[in-house]
Amino acid sequence: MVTKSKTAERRHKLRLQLIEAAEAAVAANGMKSLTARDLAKQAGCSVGAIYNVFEDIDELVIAVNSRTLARLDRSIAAFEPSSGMDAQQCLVALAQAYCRFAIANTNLWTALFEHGECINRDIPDWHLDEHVQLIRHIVKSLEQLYPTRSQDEVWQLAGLMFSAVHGVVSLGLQGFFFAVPPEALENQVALLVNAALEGLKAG
Amino acid sequence: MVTKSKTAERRHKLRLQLIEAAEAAVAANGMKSLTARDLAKQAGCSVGAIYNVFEDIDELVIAVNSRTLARLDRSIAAFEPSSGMDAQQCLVALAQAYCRFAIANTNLWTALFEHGECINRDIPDWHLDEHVQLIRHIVKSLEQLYPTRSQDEVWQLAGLMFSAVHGVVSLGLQGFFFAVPPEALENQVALLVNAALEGLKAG
DNA sequence: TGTACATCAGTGAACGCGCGTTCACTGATGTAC
DNA sequence: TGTACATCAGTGAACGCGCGTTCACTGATGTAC
Repeated sequence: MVTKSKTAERRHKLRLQLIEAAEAAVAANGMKSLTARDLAKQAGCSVGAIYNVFEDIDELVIAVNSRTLARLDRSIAAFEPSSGMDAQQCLVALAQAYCRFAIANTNLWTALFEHGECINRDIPDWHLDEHVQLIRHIVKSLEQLYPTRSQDEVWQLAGLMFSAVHGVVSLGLQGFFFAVPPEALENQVALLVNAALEGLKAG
Repeated sequence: MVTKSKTAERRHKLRLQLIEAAEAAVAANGMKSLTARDLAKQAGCSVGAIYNVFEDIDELVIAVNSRTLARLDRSIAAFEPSSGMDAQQCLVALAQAYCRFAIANTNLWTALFEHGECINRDIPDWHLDEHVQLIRHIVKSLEQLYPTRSQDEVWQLAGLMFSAVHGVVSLGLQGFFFAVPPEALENQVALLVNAALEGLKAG
């Protein structure tokens, strides 16, 4: 085991280099610009070497998305009721943090939702679960807000709020109806989340 | 002019056949399945003929999207304040109609928002405008609801609501967090729209 | 109306490109004695 | 420890495929006289 370390170490290092090269490429030009040849050049290995370390290019893409999700999760994790904010403030802060992340990492963030178009293999369950786990932060605040609702209801509501905010950020960044300046986007999602929560209180 | 009719007529007919073939292909298997060769086969012409009648495959795709937008617009147009419903009911009905359209035309509807990934040429302004026009139905109801707000504010709010609903439908149909049965989706968007409007009233 | 010519719709094989992946080969690393 | 062998990481040219688009050619349609 220790004796195997020299090659195993190299394998591991190459994996990392490839993931980082892929991440940089996606960040710079989006998923469509990711090619095996460019990747090899950037990572300083041959095309063939990629397939020693990854099954597929798809597997590599999933690795990149997994990393992005982890970063996104980290940049969102702080906003929970225990931090002194009330639950509604937390939910607004979560939406705004999501917004900021999307703005600062547009291409990587976009890639997270291009499964259908860019990946041929089935997405492994562990990675799908990473997506689902994103909304557990929303769930935490919603549980505070609605202590009597069932787990199911709360998670469903969390999915609804995430999706709504995601839609605003997504179409906003694509400039669909009119070019929205970044900070305006933060205000928009705050408006949306506040309104929805007030409305749910009333209803 | 009348003398040219024989060829002009044929050109026009071929255009239509190609658009219809393309529409059918996208509806069946999504944008990625659209190829010049298949198209020619389905429309009963040769590959080269396509380029007599369209500049590009991209131009054809835009023609298909334009058609879809027109259909979507029609299936939404009925829900306006003049129809006897109050403004809030209209907005809920609009969201639900949008939802139903997306469910019934998933692939064509998805194609509407894949500009960035699937089309290389610049989208012509007239087509971008067709997208923007979609939300004028929302604007009509919002104007009723907030007669004192400026045009700008109302259109911005309409964009916000459209985007939020779109997000819910989009991630819902992709089954991102959990598979949502179609009618549940309608309930979700209704819940969202109602809550947001109540919240805006209160705020 | 009839004829000779020009135009242009229509053809489909071929071009050119980009891409993921493979494979015969090499050389470094690890193993067995 | 030293040597002979086996393993497997690493190489990059080549394969195979799919695609949008072109182009030399043909034949039908429209025009001019």
